[in-house]
Amino acid sequence: MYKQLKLDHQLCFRLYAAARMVMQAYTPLLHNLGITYPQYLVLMVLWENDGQPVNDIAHRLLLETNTVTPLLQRMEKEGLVTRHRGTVDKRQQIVSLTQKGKELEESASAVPLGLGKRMASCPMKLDDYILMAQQLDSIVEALKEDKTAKQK
Amino acid sequence: MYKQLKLDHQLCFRLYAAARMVMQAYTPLLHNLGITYPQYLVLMVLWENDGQPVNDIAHRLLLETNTVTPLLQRMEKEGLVTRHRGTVDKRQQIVSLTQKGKELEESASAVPLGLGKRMASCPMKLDDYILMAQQLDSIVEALKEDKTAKQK
DNA sequence: ATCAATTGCATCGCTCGCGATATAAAATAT
DNA sequence: ATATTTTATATCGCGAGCGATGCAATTGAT
Repeated sequence: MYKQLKLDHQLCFRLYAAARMVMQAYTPLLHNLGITYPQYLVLMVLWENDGQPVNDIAHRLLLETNTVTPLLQRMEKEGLVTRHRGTVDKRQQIVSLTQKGKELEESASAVPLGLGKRMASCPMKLDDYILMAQQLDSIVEALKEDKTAKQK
Repeated sequence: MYKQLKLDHQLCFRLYAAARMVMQAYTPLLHNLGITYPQYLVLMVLWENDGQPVNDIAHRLLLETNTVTPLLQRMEKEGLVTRHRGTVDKRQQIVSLTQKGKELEESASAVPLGLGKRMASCPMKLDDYILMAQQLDSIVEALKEDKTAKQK
């Protein structure tokens, strides 16, 4: 009746579905490495810059610290990272890669290509890819602003 | 070191982040209606076509039934839907809207516009919107095929 | 008609994701 | 210097989301 409520007219459902499908496509690849998709994201953050406080990791991934803390605890239990109190600010937990965590980077370097193969039937050209990345960024930016605005 | 592992080069992270941010933007709007985002999706499916088995709802939303079953149980507890054994196939649970569930449609019809306001600062034109919807569809299609292919 | 394979749904166990709340450390105010 | 506020992290409770497993109804094979 209300055409704005039709599922097929909604961008949000497509985003929701696509994000889950992509995560599912990653799962078997990451399973070989013994990690989950959010853990893979944390590792990418640390591979770029090792030894960050919980807050920085959370901000980078647009997650709350109460999501990241248990995630890191599980990763610590798996021997991927260590956590130490910050020396300057004793409230901070500085998260660092273990040897095992560092060594994972090399095996993980094959993951993006592996995903590419699964997307082979997807008719996206490089231009489409870049445009889409920009559009997603603009959505994220708009909603980040909106979110901080509401917090005031 | 491995540039393919840089977070900023990955479409998947943008998708993941954007999907979560959009869901977060919906949350306050849906909270007024007493429902969550996945429950909103189930209701949209039923508003389009009332009285569907669990499997059809799950397929429409690209979810597994073991996600949808508990979701429906919570919605039944909230008095939004009822579940009855199918008469033709007794394995099926036919899910139908209650009066409360039906009445929610009218209040929900304002939700998409409400979200539009939150996205006001997002510089997307109608053409961008349509193109993005198509691209997301092609990603979902490609990964659906890949998924069913692997199942064989 | 009988037996085997498939299908539809439910249950269990685990990881996320987040709002609400708690606690200690740091920054700021007075 | 002390009191107040803010910040960084942790904990709790709940709703997803999904792989694995179980069970009953249905379908297919012989």
